[in-house]
Amino acid sequence: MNEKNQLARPFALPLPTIRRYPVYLRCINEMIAAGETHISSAVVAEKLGLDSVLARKDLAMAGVPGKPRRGYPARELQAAITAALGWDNSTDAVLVGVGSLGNALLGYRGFEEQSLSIAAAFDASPEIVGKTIHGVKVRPMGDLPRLVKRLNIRLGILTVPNAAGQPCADKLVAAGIRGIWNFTSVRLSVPDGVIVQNVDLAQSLAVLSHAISAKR
Amino acid sequence: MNEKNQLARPFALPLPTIRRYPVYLRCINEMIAAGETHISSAVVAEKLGLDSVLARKDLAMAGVPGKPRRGYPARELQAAITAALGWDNSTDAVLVGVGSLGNALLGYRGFEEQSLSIAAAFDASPEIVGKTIHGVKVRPMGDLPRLVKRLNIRLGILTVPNAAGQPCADKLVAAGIRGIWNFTSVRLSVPDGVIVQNVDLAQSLAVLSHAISAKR
DNA sequence: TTTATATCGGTATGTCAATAGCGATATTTT
DNA sequence: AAAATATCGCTATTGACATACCGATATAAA
Repeated sequence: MNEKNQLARPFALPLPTIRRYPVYLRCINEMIAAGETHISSAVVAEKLGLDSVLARKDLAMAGVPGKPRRGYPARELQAAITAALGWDNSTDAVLVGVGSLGNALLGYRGFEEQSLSIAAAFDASPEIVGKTIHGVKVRPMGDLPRLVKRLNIRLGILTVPNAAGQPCADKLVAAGIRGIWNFTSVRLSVPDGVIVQNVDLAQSLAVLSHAISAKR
Repeated sequence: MNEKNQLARPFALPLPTIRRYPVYLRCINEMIAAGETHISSAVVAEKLGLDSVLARKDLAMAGVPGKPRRGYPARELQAAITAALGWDNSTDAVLVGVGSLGNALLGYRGFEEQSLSIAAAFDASPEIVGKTIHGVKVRPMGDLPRLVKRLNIRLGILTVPNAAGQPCADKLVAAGIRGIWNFTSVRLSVPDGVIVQNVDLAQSLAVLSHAISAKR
């Protein structure tokens, strides 16, 4: 049931490492902007408040050889991590469900950093279809299969109400989507080969509210 | 560096279990609504697509004794998990940063399920202060300390731009907040006893885009 | 030129959670 | 009343990741 690397890849990166890469990347970008030519794992760990050994191992997994007493070559490390994340090439995505959350994501500027651009948005409600939100025109659900195929889009962002979660996921899969960024609370069932990444706010909140309430 | 249970509690629940509890809870609620009086771990596992042993262990940790061949008493199990999550009592929170994301969270209905209500919202921009969004009036940052103390609020939701992340977190901590739900990309540094839960979209997206791009 | 030191790179250990296996027990069926 | 069965609850085993340790090496200082 867990997310596994479906294919055994030559250099399988640990999942936690991948999750930390965006954090490192921001730090590295800042250091490059500050004029650094070499990145020391110790400095990165210090800046990010991480264990120094952990940072060293993570950076080492990028595959760029570092030099003792200097660190890793900044540009090469930056490029390697960016490539590992698949952020070196622009990725197009479609967004399904233009409610308040979908609206917010359409307006979110930060995705440029990750080379993600939302190419199209879809909604079932006739009241919303046809409107242009943050520069993206909202289309009817019926247009989804054709458009996904024509633009060869591999990533779907799912921001529909829970009840519509699974049906919409099925439509995305049928259209040829390879990965779903799932903002609903539903555990999606998808065929092998399609990757689902859940962003369940309730799960995140659970940890907080448990800890706070348990405190006394 | 990892989130540890600060105090050794009598029954320390594993963090992954806590994260799964909201998922179980929704499932249990549905089954109760469907008229079930007993909850079998096998059925829950089947419905959620989880391993049956995992579900059994998670449900067992709630502390409610189950009966062979029947399962766990539905109502009691529901109550126990709700209590473990701290969702049995209403929790008030303040939201800092009414941008597009803050806006979306203010309008999100799902929080009622988790007994979370956003009691107040704050923003630094004079253009937004004074407006009422989704029924919540936006106040100036200066009002934060007084209001948090007066309402005895323990949870803060941080939806400001990255640059303002740490300063605003400091203000929340100074006002007496116990937990921060952090939607910025900044690793917050907070004193011991304050819990931070990060919701970094970039980290979540990293797993997806890595997997998709690695596929070929 | 020699010595000191910071940093990398690999190996070993520990910890936590997921999985597997097995016995105990209440309900149902015969 | 006896047998069959589903489910709980406990105890290993496994595996993945974080942590700790130690040697190698290039730079800097003496």
